[in-house]
Amino acid sequence: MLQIEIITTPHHFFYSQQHFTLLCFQDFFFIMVKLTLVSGQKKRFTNDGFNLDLGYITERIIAMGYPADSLAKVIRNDISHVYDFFETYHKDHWKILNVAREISYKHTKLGGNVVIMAFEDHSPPPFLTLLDIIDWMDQWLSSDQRNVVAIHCKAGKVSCYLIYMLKRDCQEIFDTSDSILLNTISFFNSMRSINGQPCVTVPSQKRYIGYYISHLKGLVPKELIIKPPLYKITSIEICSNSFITSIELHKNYNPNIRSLPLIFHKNNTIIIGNDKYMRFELKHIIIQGDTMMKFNMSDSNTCVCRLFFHTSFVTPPIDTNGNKTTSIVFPKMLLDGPSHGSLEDSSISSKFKPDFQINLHLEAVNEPLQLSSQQQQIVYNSPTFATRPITHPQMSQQQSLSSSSSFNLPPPPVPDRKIIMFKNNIFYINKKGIGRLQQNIIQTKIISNGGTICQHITTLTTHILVQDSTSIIDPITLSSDFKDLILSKSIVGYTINWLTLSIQKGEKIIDDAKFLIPLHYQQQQPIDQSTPTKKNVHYNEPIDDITTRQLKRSKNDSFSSSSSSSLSFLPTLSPIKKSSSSTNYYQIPTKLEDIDINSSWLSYQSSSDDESTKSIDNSTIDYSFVSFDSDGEEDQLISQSLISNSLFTSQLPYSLKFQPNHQEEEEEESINNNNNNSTQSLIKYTKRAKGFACQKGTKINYNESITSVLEKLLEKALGDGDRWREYAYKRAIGILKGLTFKLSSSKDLGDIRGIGPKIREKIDEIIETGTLRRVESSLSDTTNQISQALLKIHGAGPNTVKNWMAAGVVSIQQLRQHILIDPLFLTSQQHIGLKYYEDFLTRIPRLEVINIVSIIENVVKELDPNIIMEVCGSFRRMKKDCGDIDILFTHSKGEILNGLLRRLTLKLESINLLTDHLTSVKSDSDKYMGVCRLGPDGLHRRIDFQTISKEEWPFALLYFTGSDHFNRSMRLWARRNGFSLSESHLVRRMGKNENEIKGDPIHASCEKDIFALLGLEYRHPQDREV
DNA sequence: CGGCTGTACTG
DNA sequence: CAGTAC
DNA sequence: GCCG
Repeated sequence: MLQIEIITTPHHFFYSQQHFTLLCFQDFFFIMVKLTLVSGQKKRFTNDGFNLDLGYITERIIAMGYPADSLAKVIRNDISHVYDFFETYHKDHWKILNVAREISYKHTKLGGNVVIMAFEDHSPPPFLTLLDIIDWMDQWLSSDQRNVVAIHCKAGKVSCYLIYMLKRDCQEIFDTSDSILLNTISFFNSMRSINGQPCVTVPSQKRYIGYYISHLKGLVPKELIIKPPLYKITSIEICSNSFITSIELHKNYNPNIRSLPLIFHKNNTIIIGNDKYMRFELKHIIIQGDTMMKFNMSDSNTCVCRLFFHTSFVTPPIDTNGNKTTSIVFPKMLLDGPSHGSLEDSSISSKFKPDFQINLHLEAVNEPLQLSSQQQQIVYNSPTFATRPITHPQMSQQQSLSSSSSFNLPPPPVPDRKIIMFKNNIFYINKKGIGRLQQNIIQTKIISNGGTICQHITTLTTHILVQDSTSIIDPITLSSDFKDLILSKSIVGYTINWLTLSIQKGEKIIDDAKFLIPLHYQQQQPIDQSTPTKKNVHYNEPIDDITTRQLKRSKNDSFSSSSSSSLSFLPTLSPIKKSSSSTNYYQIPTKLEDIDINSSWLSYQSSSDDESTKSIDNSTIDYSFVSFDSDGEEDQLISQSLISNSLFTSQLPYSLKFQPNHQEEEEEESINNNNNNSTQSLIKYTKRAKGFACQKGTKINYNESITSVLEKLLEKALGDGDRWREYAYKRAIGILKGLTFKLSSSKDLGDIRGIGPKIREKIDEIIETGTLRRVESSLSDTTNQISQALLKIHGAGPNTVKNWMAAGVVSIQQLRQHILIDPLFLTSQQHIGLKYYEDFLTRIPRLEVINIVSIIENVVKELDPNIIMEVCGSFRRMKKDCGDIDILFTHSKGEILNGLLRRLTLKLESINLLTDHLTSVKSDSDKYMGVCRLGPDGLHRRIDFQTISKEEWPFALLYFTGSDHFNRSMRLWARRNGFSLSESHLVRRMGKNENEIKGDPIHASCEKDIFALLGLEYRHPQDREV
C-alpha cells in the first residue's frame, strides 16, 4: 500500500502522494508517514518472490505494514516473510521499530530485532518518548552505515502519523539559521494545502514537533526537560460555547500507563460564566510534564475535543512584581478533534463557533526561570510559535476577570480534615422532634464531614442521633428490623447538640457525657459478655466511641439543649475556611434525601434467597471462640455449632467421612429431610459427596503446623506454574484442615483419598523435624524469594515472572525503577498491580469494607433504587478481614442492568472512590475489576463488580462467595454426576459420555436450591471456607 | 496416561 | 491464542 | 501430585 520512491533532492523537497508524505530539509528532515489502508490501491514490495506491504523511504528507512502471524497476515505482512526479507537484504543490520501501542506480535519470530517505542494513535507521543525514538534511530543508523530501520505503526481502519526527525548535524544548522526554523514552521502550517492531504492533522502533534524544534535549538534548558516545571492550573476558560459539561485532566500523560484522569464536572466544580463563556475554577491541581485534557459534552462520555501540551514548553511567567501566572491559549484551530485529526476537520466542528477557544491559566509552582533574551522571543505557549498571534476580542476581558477573582473564591467544599472526623461512622437520625429543615442540615453536615447517613438502623449503624431533649433511647421506638443485632452491637446515642459542637470544634467531642444518650435496652438486659470481643473482631470500631460508651452512659439532665441551639452550626456553614491539600477527594453524593443504607448487601440479607432470615438466627456466632491470631494467617470466624461439633467428633480417631456406612446413611437421610419442602435432588447417590470439600464445614485446624509448611510448597508450585501440583497440594491442605484431630503420623490418615505417598512422606518429615528441608532451602533461595515476590503483583503470573527473571528483574524496587524508562515492560494491569503492591497485600478490615460498600450503595441507589447488591467473597463468609471486595448487583424487578456498571464506575470514579480500572469500562460488559480507596489516606483496595440477571443470581452468589476450593470441589461433584455448574447456571451434560452437548439450564431460586439439586447438604457462607 | 471447574478479560 | 484472574 |  505504500509506494515509496527514494527521493534525494539536494536542498529541501516536499513529496506528497496519496498515502505518503515526506518532507526533507537538507540533512535535517522530517518524515511523516501516513499509513492508510485503502483496499485495491495497495502497492506492495514484489521482488525476488516477496510480496510485502513495505517500501523504502530512504535507503535506510523503511515503512511497512505491521507484521502479523495469524489471520491478519493475508492483508498485512506475514511475519515469517518479513523475517526472510530482512535476513535476505539486510542481514544483521536491521531493526523494526513498532510505534503502535496496540500492535504486538511475537518478537521471537523476528529474531529479537523489534524495538517498541509506542504511543497512542492520533496523539503526540509523550515528549520523552519522542526523544527516545529519535535518539534511538539516530544512534542505530549512525552506528553502522549498513543499518536500516523499518518503522510501522497501526495500519488499518485508522491512519497513524509517525513523526520522525533525524537530527544528524541539525544542531549546527539551527544554531546558525533561524530562518530555516521559521520556514519549517510555516511549512508545517501550510502543509494542509498540498493535495488536500494534510501532513500532520493533529494540532497537538504539530505542537510537539514545535517542542522538538525548540529543544533542538536549545531554547529550553536541559534540566527543564528532564525535570519539567510544575504548574498549578488555576482555571480553565471556555469561550464562545458553553456546552462543555466536564473536563478530564490526564496528568503525566502516558498512554502506556493507565491512570485515571481527574474529572471536573460542571456540577461539582465552581463555574463562573454565562451562555457564551464559562470558567472552571480549580484548586490545587498541579501538573508536570506531558498533560492531556479532554473536553466532554452532555455526559462525561462524549469527548468533543482534546489538547496536549508539556509544561517544559510553557512560557514561564515574566517575573516582575512576583507575578507567577501565565496562560496558554488554544483557539479552535489548534484543538484536537475528539478522537483524531483536528477539531476543525471533525464532524462536530460546526457545533463550535469559529471563535471558540480554550484558555488555561497557570501559576508557576517553583521560582520562575530567568530567561535569556533569545528564549523570551519564542512564545512557546502559542502552538503556532508566534507566527500568528491569536487575539480575540474577549480575551483581555477574560484575563482581567480571572486575575481579579481567582483568589477570592469560596473555599473548597470539603476540607480534608473534616472528612476524617466522621470517617467510618454511620449515623441514624431519629427524626422525632427534629424538623425537616434541620434534618437536611444535619445530613449535609454529617456527609460533608465524611460520615454516612442511614435510613434504618442496621448492623452497620454506629451512631444514633436524637433530639437534644431526649433522655433515653428505647429501641422499641426505633424503626429497625435488627433490634436483636443492635443489642449485640455498640451503637452510640448522641444528641444533635453533640454533632453541632463537634462540627464547630472540628473534632468529635468524646469526653463529654452530657451528650451521650443511653440506649434503653442496655439497662434491661445485661450486656453480653462476648460483645467487646465481637466488636473487635467484627467491626473494629474506633476506640473513642467504645470507651466513651462504656465509661459514661448517663445523660446529664441539667444540660438544657433546645432545637434552636442545635441549629447553632448554621452560621458556620459558609465561613469554614480551611486549607486543604486537595479539593477533589470525596465528593459525596448531593442528593441526601435519597441516601439510604439498608443492609441488603450485608451478608445474609439476600433478597432472593429464602435462607437469609433463618441464617441470621443461625449465625449465633460466638466471637469469644475466635482464636486470636495464633497463626496470623487465615483467621476464620468459627460458628459455635461447628466448634461444638468438632469438639464432639474430635474424640473419634477419624472424622465422619471415614466412618463406615451407617453414619453416612443417617447423614443422607437428614439431607432428604432438610429438603423435604423444596427442590428434589437430581442426583441419585449422594453419599459419595462426602469426600468433596464442598461438603465440609469450616473447622479448627488441628494441623496448622503441617498445613503451613505445605502452603509454602503450594506457593512454590504456583510460582513454577505447576498448576496440577499446586492443585494437589491445595486439596491435601484442605483435607488436613478438615481433620478433627492432630496427626501424629501420616498413617493416621488411613486410606483417605487426596493425599498420596509423596505428601505423606512430607507430612511425616514435618511431624518429626517440624519442617521440611525442601521448604527451608527454597525459603533461603534468593531466586525463589524474588519470584514469590513478583508473583504477588496483580497481573503477573508464572510465565510473566519467569520472563522477567530471565530479563534480569531482581526486585520490586528495581522493577519500579525500570518502568520509569520502559513503561511497556508491564501491561497496564501490571502497572497498577505494581503501583499498589503493598496495598494489595494488606488485608481489608471488615469495617472498611462496610464503609466502602455503603458509599457504593448510596451511589447505586441514586442510579436505580431497585438495584439489589450483595457483598460476596470472604466478606460474606464472615471473615474478619478480606483480600478484596466482591459486589454483585441485580435488579429487584428482573430488569436488565444494561450499562449500569459503566454508569456506576464512572460515578464512583468521579467521587474518587475508584482510583484505577483493571478492566475497561464498557457499557456492555457485566464484569468490572478495579481499585478503590476510602479517602485520600486509605489504602488502595481491589474491588470487583458483577451485574447479574435475576435467573443467574443464586449461581453467581454461590460462585462469588467461594471459597475457590469450595467452588472447584462443588463443580467437580457436579461434573462427576453429569452436570456442569458455573457462575451462571447448572446444566446437564448431554451426549452419551463426555460430550460438550448441554441441555437447558436448570433453574434454581436460591443458593439452597443448587445444593439440593446436586444432592448436597446446604452450607452457610461461613462454612464454605474449606 | 489423561484428567483435574468454568468463564471472562487483555493484548 | 496465551496468560491471568476470579 | 494424585487418581482411576
